Amino acid sequence: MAARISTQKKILNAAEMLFSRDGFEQTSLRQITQEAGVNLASVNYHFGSKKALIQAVMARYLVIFMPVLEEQLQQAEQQSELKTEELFKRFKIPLAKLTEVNKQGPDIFLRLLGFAYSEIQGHLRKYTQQEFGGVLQHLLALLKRANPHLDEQQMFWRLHFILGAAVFAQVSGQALIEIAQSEFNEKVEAQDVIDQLIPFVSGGLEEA
Amino acid sequence: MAARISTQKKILNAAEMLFSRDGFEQTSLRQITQEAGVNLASVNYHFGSKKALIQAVMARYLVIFMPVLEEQLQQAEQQSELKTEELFKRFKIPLAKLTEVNKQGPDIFLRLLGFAYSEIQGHLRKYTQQEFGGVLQHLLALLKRANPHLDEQQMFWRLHFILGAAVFAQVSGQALIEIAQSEFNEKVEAQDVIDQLIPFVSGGLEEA
DNA sequence: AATTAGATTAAACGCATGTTTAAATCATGC
DNA sequence: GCATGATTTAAACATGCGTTTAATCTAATT
Repeated sequence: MAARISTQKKILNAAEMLFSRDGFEQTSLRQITQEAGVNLASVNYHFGSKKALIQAVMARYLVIFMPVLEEQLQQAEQQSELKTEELFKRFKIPLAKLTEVNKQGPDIFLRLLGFAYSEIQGHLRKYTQQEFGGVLQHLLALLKRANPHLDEQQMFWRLHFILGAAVFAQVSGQALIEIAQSEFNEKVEAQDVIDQLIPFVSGGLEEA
Repeated sequence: MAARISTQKKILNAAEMLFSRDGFEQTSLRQITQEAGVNLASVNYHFGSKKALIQAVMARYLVIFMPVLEEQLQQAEQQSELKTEELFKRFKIPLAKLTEVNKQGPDIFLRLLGFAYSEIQGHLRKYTQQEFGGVLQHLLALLKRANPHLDEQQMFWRLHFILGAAVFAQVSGQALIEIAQSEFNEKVEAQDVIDQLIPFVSGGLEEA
């Protein structure tokens, strides 16, 4: 009755909690295995290396998130008029789906994504590009259609600014939420941050 | 004739180059002292610790940047109409002043700033807040005046999104510039990135 | 020229990391 | 119920880090 969850799952659960709280580099395998209640060596036994573990943690979310996002993009594509803000709003559906993995899945995934890009995780970028590059290119094509007034260079940079704003909001997220809470005396949820983010990035992208 | 530059300056120069390229945590004192051509122990002799060295590297730029920014804000304040984009454009003057420290000063400073926020450099945030908090509060007040349609919460989040976009653009800067170059077949300077950034953040901030 | 305070040096310290080893334990199929 | 392969375990390994030590060198002062 002690161990109903496999060692792999125990490691993944502990790792995603710590990774999303402190970042990949800041989290040691000793922390993870202690939190998971398993032996230190079992990470390398089951996953091969820390890098592979990081990838496995991300994959658990990406394989759910990406197909649902692609589905949303295809729906959007069939509409006559393509509005920027509506495109971004469609991210909320694949995000919500992540509760299947974990009740806090959406928050965790966004923070992991943030760390993946703010720390230099070359192997993660490569992995994402290889596995889900098509979805991201699809998104880019639709954003171009919604903003025909922007040239290639403007679009390129603004997309990266958007990524930066989103990533930063998540990585600094918990600290910021706490500041916001003490400043405004009301409860702030991670969901609220996205609702704040969407009009900002839409406005920034559309700007002439 | 061998050593015309003091050991301190040699360390600062090597450190800022490596810090701005790879980040604070990713750069070891052994790398820095080797690059500077000085002994490993001299960092701790002259600066006391790695943390203090990081602070010294930042300070060299901040003591120039911040007063000139404050000067610009005061000029802006005297104008009848306060436009968001014009406020952000005024950042270009204090930035340009940083060529006094180093020909590449503006680029280096922005990248350092990016790492300072994306890595968890609590002591740096505290230092900046203590030494230059007044200037930043001044900026906030002017942005509020230029955007009276935004409430406190919107302003709070959008400022952090802006910070994220700026920081991310700098930290991922070199990699992004290289991608942009290969994609558009034209030379991209760090200055161009700022010119791209200003309309984006202005549009995002002003959005209803 | 001797003294002395400051600067530089090579070496070691203590600690934390990811990884590997080899033995012990467990579980499963015959 | 035993043999076998998969898993778990404690311990050690190799490496890199920031920091400290104590000896040596340098240069200015008396």
